[in-house]
Amino acid sequence: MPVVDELDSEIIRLLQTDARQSNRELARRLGVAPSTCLERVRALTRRGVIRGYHADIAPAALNRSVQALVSVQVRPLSRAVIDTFKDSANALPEVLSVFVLAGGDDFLLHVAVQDLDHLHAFLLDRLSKRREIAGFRTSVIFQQEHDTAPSRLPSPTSAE
Amino acid sequence: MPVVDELDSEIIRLLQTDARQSNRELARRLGVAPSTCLERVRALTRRGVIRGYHADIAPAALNRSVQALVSVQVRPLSRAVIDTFKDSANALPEVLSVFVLAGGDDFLLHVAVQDLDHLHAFLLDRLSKRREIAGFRTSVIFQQEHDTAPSRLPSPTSAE
DNA sequence: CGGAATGGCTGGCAAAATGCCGGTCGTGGA
DNA sequence: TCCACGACCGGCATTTTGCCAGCCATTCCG
Repeated sequence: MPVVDELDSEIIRLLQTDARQSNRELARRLGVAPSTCLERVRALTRRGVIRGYHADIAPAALNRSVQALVSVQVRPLSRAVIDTFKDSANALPEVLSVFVLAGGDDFLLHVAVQDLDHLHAFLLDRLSKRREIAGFRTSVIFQQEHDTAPSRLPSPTSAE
Repeated sequence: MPVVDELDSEIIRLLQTDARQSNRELARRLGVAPSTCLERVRALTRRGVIRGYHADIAPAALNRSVQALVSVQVRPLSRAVIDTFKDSANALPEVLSVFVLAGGDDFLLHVAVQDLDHLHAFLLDRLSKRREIAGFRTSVIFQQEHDTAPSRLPSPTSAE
């Protein structure tokens, strides 16, 4: 399953950078025929290496300018409690992602909301009311940087 | 810039779910003409709402089966130290993303490595050697779930 | 050692999608 | 009322996709 050769790695790298480039462009950059490239991509998808393609959206445009990380401790530490909390947290619209952790905290929630008032409301209305939560700690995010850098922006007059 | 109407929101939602679907498919689901949909997507890109498209890759296929969150405290808390650490952390291949935080911790690093030995090596070789680091705490990630479906946050500009 | 089977790559072709352009409709202002 | 303006639509040339048969290197096996 995790058999990924050099060509596969290059395909993955290019698709991580820009998932919307055409198969022809992909093949051109890799120096292989488009049909070869297409079959490689399909094989990677079939094997579960490529799990999907997602657009990267500016949070501000969606009224989610304030982001925070919330460390959560739950009790008791049973599978039922953990699974239930994980699913319900994931279902909240403010929650971008849920981490289940080993160590001092049991969960880390990455949340995005409109402003600080909404963050406060989220903590009080969504978290404090849950009985299984033994405690939580919130850190507002000043900046966030991904290593998968924003790709080339498709420009209508782009020359190459 | 954050002028996003109902149609734009639907486009964003669909592209977050699957960024590789064709413009025709997108238009069909929205009930508009393909040319209309294409112009909308380009306008969203031009305005910076859509920042890019990225493939979602299974970490196991890239020898990144072990992921962890590392809380870091640096001293002194100056802009120079923070910016330097942020940039250098982001340049490390093991680091997926860097959060600059308000609160008890100054940074949170999301790292992905091959196994626990490599995690240990990362902590010792990359972090412990840095003088500005006052302390750090590592939490191994058992599970992570992303939110790729949601997005109707209660917002004052959403007219419905 | 030789022959055949296997897997991957290539090029080309029909079908589909993209990108562009002019036309149409509905709205708001003078 | 009339006009300007923006958004949407439909169609057409060009590009891209998806598929297929053939080629070549490697490997397996007699």
